[in-house]
Amino acid sequence: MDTEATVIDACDLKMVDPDKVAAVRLSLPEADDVVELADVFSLLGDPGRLRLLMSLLEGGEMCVCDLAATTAMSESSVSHALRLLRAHRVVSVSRRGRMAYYRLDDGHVRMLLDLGLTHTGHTVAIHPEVTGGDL
Amino acid sequence: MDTEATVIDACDLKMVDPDKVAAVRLSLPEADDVVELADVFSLLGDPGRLRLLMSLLEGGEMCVCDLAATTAMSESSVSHALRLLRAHRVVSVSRRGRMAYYRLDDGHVRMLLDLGLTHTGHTVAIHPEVTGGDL
DNA sequence: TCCACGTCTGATTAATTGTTCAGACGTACC
DNA sequence: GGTACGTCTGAACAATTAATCAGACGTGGA
Repeated sequence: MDTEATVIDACDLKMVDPDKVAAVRLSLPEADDVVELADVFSLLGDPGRLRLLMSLLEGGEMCVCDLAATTAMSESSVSHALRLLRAHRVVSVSRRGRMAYYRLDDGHVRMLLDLGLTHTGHTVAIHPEVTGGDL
Repeated sequence: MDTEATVIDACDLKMVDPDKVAAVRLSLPEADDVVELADVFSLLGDPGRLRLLMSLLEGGEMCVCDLAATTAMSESSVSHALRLLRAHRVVSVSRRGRMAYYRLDDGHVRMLLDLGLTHTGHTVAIHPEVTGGDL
């Protein structure tokens, strides 16, 4: 194997299989896209936010105080978490009076949650794929 | 160590819709399961690990140095990341000689990655379930 | 045997992150 | 108007975390 046939990047390290490295590297998404995707996963990587999102997945539309009661978090924490989620368009708000009602607003995240629940062996009941959420 | 069975809310906050709160709360997985799931998502929440896993998704089976070259990470970082992934059974190793070949070892994570890729708009090809990796 | 190589590891450092506290904002009701 | 309420916010703190460095380990070849 020629180890210096293709100089792809600034710092090319020693490789065992340069062809595969080149091929795989080309198949990877842009750096920005990877970071963005990691960001989404990271959003789901916190137990508090995960409980929040699963609550919304089940409850459909809930206000901050109910979310706090459901997830056993402080209302401040919930608000902070919700703001983050909102910034990433994962949830959306409808304000009525002084209440703020949140709901899941991302189909992909919904599927990610669903798949994740399956991963843990916790079989989720049925949940409408659309933005229903009546219970 | 907590012996609470029914009295979950030590501090029951104000709620708007106690019925829904109770119902949704009952539908949530156990705390441990949520943490475990968040752990998995968290694993995918780092750009470096994500590149690593996407490389394995595409490349099938790769050694540490090729992984480092592909993801533009230091071999030490790769090794650290791989150890974490290994500890969570996300990847597995086969050692041949002084080389260590890693591969994806979790179907759910594979689906999560696939779904995530779709989320970013980057459509992946098909992924070989086992030992494939040539493209 | 010795040396080169690929990989792994522990410790340190730096950065990021979640939580809490205290208070601000806007709305509803008196 | 004033007050109570639900929500939001910024700052400070604590905890977690990833990157780096230096070196160890085991393997293979001379």
